[in-house]
Amino acid sequence: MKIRAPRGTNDLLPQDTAKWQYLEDKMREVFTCYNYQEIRTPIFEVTDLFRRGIGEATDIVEKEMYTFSDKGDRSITLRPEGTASVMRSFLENKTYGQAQPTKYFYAGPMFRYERPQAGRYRQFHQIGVEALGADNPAIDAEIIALGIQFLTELELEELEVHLNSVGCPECRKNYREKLRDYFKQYLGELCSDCQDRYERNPLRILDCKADRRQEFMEDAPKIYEELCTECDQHFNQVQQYLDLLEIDYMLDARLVRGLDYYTKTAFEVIYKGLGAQDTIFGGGRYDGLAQEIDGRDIPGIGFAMGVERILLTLKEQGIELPIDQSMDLFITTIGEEAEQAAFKYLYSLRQAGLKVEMDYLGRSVKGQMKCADRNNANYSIILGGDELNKGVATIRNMKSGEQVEIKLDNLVQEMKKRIE
RNA sequence: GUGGGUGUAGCUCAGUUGGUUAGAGCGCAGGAUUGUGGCUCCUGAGGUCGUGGGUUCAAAUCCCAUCAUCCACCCCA
Repeated sequence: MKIRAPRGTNDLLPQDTAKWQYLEDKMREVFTCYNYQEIRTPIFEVTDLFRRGIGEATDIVEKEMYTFSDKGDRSITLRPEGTASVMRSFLENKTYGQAQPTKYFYAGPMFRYERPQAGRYRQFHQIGVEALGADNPAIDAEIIALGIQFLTELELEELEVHLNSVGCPECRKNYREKLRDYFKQYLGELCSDCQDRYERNPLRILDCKADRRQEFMEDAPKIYEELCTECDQHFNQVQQYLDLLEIDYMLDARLVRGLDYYTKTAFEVIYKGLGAQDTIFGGGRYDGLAQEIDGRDIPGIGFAMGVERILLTLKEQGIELPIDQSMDLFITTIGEEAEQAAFKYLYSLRQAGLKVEMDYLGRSVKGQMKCADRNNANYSIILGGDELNKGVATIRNMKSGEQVEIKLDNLVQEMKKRIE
């Protein structure tokens, strides 16, 4: 087999898709309660959207985008995340003209050119929500609550909510200076990456894994202690709302979001058992994004959740999703005449809404019964010459082993009665 | 992009200091039971040993390259 799925991509086979469908059903159920509605945006966009929205200097834009020219010589990029597209759609469709806020959710594939690793793929899937047009801190808390409720309904445990505020461009500028002042004296002790970061983006020094253990990290100025009055107030109110909902969280001054558009609230929900990539969902407020795209001043907040990471966490915690893979009925036949008759009943039963299967490989009766068992059939029908002559079918309850004959004329009705 | 581990049957893995027809368990197919699944027993099918090159009388085994995969860094979902 020479042709394989491209690196970092995965086939989802039926045993997987059943789980994915369960997650998506649960997503719709929970998010709808919070009055979020589904939006579907294109999987590719004009490259400029991401350059401007996510930020020219970010890793995503610098080295992780799947970008190509289409036949019309337009630069196109497979979306590396969902927020920029949702904001683009919001602006393009002038949705701000409707009653606000606008609350959306979405689910779908994202693409980033990275080396695959546990919990990281080149095509991965996110479930995301975005609330646009409201800067009320209650929305920030609502978004976190929604994510936590979703994961809790999947029975996930030991989730940590990390909370920070990255302030507005004003407080960030001041803070950046404070950080530089602080790290100046330790510059020689920082790793080489961080020496670069010192100039380019000192905030990133805070979550460097190499330098994490250094003692002076403890005493580095915390951004949430350096916020301007407005940002500080917002941050406090988010916490109050979370307290009100009794959602546990920990302040984490090291939580720095990589994308340019983030302002104020930043959060991450992590599960420590996942390995290096332990964030299940992360997000925050992006009051500056709309301006980057369209010059309009529209606040927004959202998060993105990694579907593969949810699945990993479920596996790690030994949680089996309640998925029913059984089928109602398996038809076993003996002889060609019976096979033809069965094919017709198969159709009728399926039209009646039953999940029914028969053998197509000419297996022995024993083989067919085995097949019925493998398919988790609740009942099997045995249809042979004897039955056809008498105008009946033998119905076997696969759990109890009990068998009865019923008239073929009543087959569909009788089966429906049993299945209900 | 950088570093390390691993590639043998559909799956999980054995395979001695290089030595002749490459094994096991599970799964799959058939039979024991002339028309009845799960348990048991028997039988069978299935492998260019990731790929290419090299060393050697001889390579799954040693060397080189390459690809894939896993893990970690960077960064993020």
